[in-house]
Amino acid sequence: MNVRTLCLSILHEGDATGYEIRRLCVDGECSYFIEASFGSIYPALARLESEGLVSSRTEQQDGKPTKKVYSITPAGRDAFVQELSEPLGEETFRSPFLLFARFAHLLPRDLVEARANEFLRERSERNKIVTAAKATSMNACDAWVINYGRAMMGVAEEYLRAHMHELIALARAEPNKDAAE
Amino acid sequence: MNVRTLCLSILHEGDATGYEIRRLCVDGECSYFIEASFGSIYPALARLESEGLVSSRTEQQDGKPTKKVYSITPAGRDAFVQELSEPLGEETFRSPFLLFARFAHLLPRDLVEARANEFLRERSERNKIVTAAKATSMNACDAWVINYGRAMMGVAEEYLRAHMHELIALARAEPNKDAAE
DNA sequence: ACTTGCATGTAAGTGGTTACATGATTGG
DNA sequence: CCAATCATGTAACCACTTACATGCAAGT
Repeated sequence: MNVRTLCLSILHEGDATGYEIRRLCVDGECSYFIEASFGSIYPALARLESEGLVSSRTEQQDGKPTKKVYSITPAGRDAFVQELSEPLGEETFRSPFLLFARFAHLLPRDLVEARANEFLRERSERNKIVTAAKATSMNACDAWVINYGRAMMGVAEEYLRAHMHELIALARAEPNKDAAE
Repeated sequence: MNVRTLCLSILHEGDATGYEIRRLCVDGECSYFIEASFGSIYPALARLESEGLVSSRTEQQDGKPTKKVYSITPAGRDAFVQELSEPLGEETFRSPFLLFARFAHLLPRDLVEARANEFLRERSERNKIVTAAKATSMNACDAWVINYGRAMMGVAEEYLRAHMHELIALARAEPNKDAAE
């Protein structure tokens, strides 16, 4: 599941610019399971256009740079459905935080606490995005996916809030804490 | 959080061969949030050895190929703790299945059903691994991470079992189903 | 004055995957 | 007899990231 297919999926739901596609990947309701940067989106869009799967028009705006709005073509829709029919790529979940957490006992408490708080903040932000998504202006499939996200993000935040202090307690006590006393 | 650090983390817990490291990434308790293939593990190990962060010895076995067992060095332990102290990389979660699910309404019911079952099977397999992990021979930090995994894998499987039929129902009915009747 | 948001794009670099090469043993 | 498991490694390839290049407007 590459950036190319990702772009097609977003354009299938409606017209967008490269910039907007990227924003959806960062702030959108589905941002918890998709990812793409400018450096991959723009070339993907250009390639898609050269293949006739999307078309573009430039739109002037006052006070803002000219933008290039992409639309999916009928051929693009076909290609997208075709792509979805092929074997799915593997689910990818990589967590630097969990790897870090496994070795909390080696690390200073301050650091573990900072990282745990950081992680909680990120998780609850994602949770907020997915929880805030309203059922209006959303088809049933999207709602299904959002609800899956809500369930997952929900327990993640819950588990963290309930148990992060345990992890912090397992970290190494600062050596010069009582020395200062 | 690259393969290099991953190898260091595994060797920190005990000696291992490249082959064993890969098995841990596929079947281990932490396989749900780490990933690495042979093509990245072997070069990483070689580089680590050239840097003096790990050492190796070859061990003959009868009926099996000779293996190369790696051990972490004191310098390796230091480097690992150092690495963990630096800013963590981003959490990565990419789900081809969820992208697929968003467009279930475009796809034939058979396909959606097959993919959903496949996904459930994979999820419950991962769930089994993390649930089966016993608290004995595990430090408290590892247990914390495993419990996080249990919570997450648990709801994933639960949600799927409870709601996958809804997703399947949203898929397109086969065109020649009643035609055959 | 500086940063942020809007907006598009390229080029270099990298961190990985996939496929290949090799080979013995065990189990179905 | 074929597939899988054990075991190590290389080489080609690729998708994506990061940094760069550009520039205007609005807010702090």
